[in-house]
Amino acid sequence: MSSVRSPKKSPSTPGPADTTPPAGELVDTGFLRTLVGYNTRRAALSIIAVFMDRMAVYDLKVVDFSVLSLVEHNPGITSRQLCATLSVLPPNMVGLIAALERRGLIERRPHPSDGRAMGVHLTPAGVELTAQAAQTAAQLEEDATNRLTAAERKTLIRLLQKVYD
Amino acid sequence: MSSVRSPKKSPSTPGPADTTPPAGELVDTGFLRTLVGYNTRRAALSIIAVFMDRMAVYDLKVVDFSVLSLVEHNPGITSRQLCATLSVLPPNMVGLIAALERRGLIERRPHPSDGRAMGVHLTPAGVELTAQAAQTAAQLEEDATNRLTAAERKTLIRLLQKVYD
DNA sequence: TATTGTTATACTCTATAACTATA
DNA sequence: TATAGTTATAGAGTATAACAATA
Repeated sequence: MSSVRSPKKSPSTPGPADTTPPAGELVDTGFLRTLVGYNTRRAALSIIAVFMDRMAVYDLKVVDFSVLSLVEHNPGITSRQLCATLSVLPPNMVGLIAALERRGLIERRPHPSDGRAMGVHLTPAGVELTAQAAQTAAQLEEDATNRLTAAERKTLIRLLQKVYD
Repeated sequence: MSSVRSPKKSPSTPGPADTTPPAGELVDTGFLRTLVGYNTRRAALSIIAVFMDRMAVYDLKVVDFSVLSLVEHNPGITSRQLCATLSVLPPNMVGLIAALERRGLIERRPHPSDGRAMGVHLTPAGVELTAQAAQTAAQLEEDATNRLTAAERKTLIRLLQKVYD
């Protein structure tokens, strides 16, 4: 893990037929694959690709689905709380919420105790769409990780949470 | 895993003091945390944040480090192979390679058997920097995942590879 | 003075079309 | 014709600064 293999020969003298070009299409990714960061990013991109594909029918991106789910389980949640939970900066949340509101999926009402804030709620249409999307998400997850057993999936989630919690 | 909890009550009748606003700062992320995709993305962002911070001294981004590592272990690798391996589109690889070449870390030589392609190689300076960066990466990985035991880290990598391989 | 939500704006990342040189 | 590398450009994602209204 700590040792870095030294290159077979110094490329300081660029001879004509010096190093073997990668035969065919095989690329050695051995070192990168020892890194948790590399593997985590690759897996995330893999799952997100499936997610985006399946959620296209609802016209929902990953962050849209996250917002709807959080609003569903936290009715009256503020924009600021959504930003903090999803690591989205406030200026970038504005257009996001505005678009969902324009689509009639959420609505904002004055916060009962803080005059500056607006509480976000799902509309009936938003409840409907979120329920459908959540079901699609659950199914998609099974498909995107179908090489894992249920026990492995549970273990994977537990270890990932140990990383970022 | 497969069942989606139904919302506690339909918010179709927006009464005045209907739903409890999220008390204090607590947000219920329970549902999102059941999703492999959500947890994987969160963990990836967490590790990448540490990565970017520690690699700033080398002025290397994640993709820069990946390119240097692949070139180190695959001398003469082509731009196209780098693109395929790292999921970077060819037009976006151009500036990336050009910048590393301008910094004197890599050099491109005509491919011995394909007149269209250019083989990428590390320069001595590139070998030096890549070795240092790889050591920093290994250390950083330990720190970013220090809540995992060595065995857990190994298991995590194995499960992640089962997802995207 | 600090915070919520907002506008404007800039920077980065990613994606598409089209061209050239070679296979 | 197909592929490697490239240019130009568009779009999405992410970033900072500054402001009004409220705490």
